[in-house]
Amino acid sequence: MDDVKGSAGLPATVVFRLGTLGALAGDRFAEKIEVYDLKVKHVGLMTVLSLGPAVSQQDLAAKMGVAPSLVVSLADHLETLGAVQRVRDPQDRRRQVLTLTAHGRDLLDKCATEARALDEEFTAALAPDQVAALRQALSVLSAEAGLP
Amino acid sequence: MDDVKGSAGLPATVVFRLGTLGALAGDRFAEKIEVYDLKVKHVGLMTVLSLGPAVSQQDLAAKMGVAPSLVVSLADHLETLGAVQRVRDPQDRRRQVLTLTAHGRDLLDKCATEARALDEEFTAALAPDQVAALRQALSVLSAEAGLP
DNA sequence: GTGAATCATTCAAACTCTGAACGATTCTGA
DNA sequence: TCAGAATCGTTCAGAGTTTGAATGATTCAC
Repeated sequence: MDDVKGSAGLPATVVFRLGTLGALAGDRFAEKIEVYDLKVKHVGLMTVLSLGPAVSQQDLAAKMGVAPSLVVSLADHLETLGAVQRVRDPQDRRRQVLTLTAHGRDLLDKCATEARALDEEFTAALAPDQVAALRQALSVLSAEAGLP
Repeated sequence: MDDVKGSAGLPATVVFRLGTLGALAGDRFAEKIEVYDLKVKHVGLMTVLSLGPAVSQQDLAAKMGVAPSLVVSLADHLETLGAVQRVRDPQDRRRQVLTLTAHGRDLLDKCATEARALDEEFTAALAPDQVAALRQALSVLSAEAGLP
């Protein structure tokens, strides 16, 4: 005779769990990449770049769901790290075309390695088939939401 | 002959997916509860309160993983909304004991309803057994992390 | 060619959150 | 009993992040 009002409580919802676990995962990942002088959004930018060329910084901002002015400062920092290269588009000289450098790809690889290590810790309490099911479900949700 | 470097890329990790989907879920939920003049953290505080009495605001802060000074302002706002009641603990008059009012419980219920509606949208692309598997996996992860 | 539109950039400002005060209260041990 | 240490809530200044409105440069449309 529990949950008198409609069904289960807030903590049982997927949305709540994604929010809280996502925040936790983000914080932990942030700690890991601190060594490389990177924040989560820097990795986000590099990830988008690694998935395909961005026409412009505005394009990048749209793909990241963030203001163009933020892309500027993120790219500034990545450029000083040598992870990214800014090249004026000869076809349209208003545009700055960002490309990952070899060092940028290397950095991104290191981040991916950190993430996989975190995955191990995070999913340690799950059975292998549970992990597979989780990956599959998250993959579908990401695709559905237009996320990388 | 893909992924030359170690295994899959960053976007395929559980940590990355939890981070991005969690941010998206949080944003969408924030929009939904804007009507009630609530932010995500307000709901977080009320959720913790609904799960069991908090000895003090510091206890609450610890459970939320947040600075005690933030609990003050969150509680201030919830108090003006009439969602929460501050009562000095007679046993230890330094402590403010926060309790959910009837209106607070009602508000929390409304938030849960919004979350369940979002769940529907979010998981619409998943088969029923996939949703069940996702819920189960997230539930284990939350428990493991000591989250509500 | 001229005006409108688009791009990157800068900058001030909004927002969230923290950490260091501070006063009030309780605890500790001599 | 009582003085000093510890704990609680609160305030406040400030750090960190992100946005939106300028601005200047370039391109587009007609």
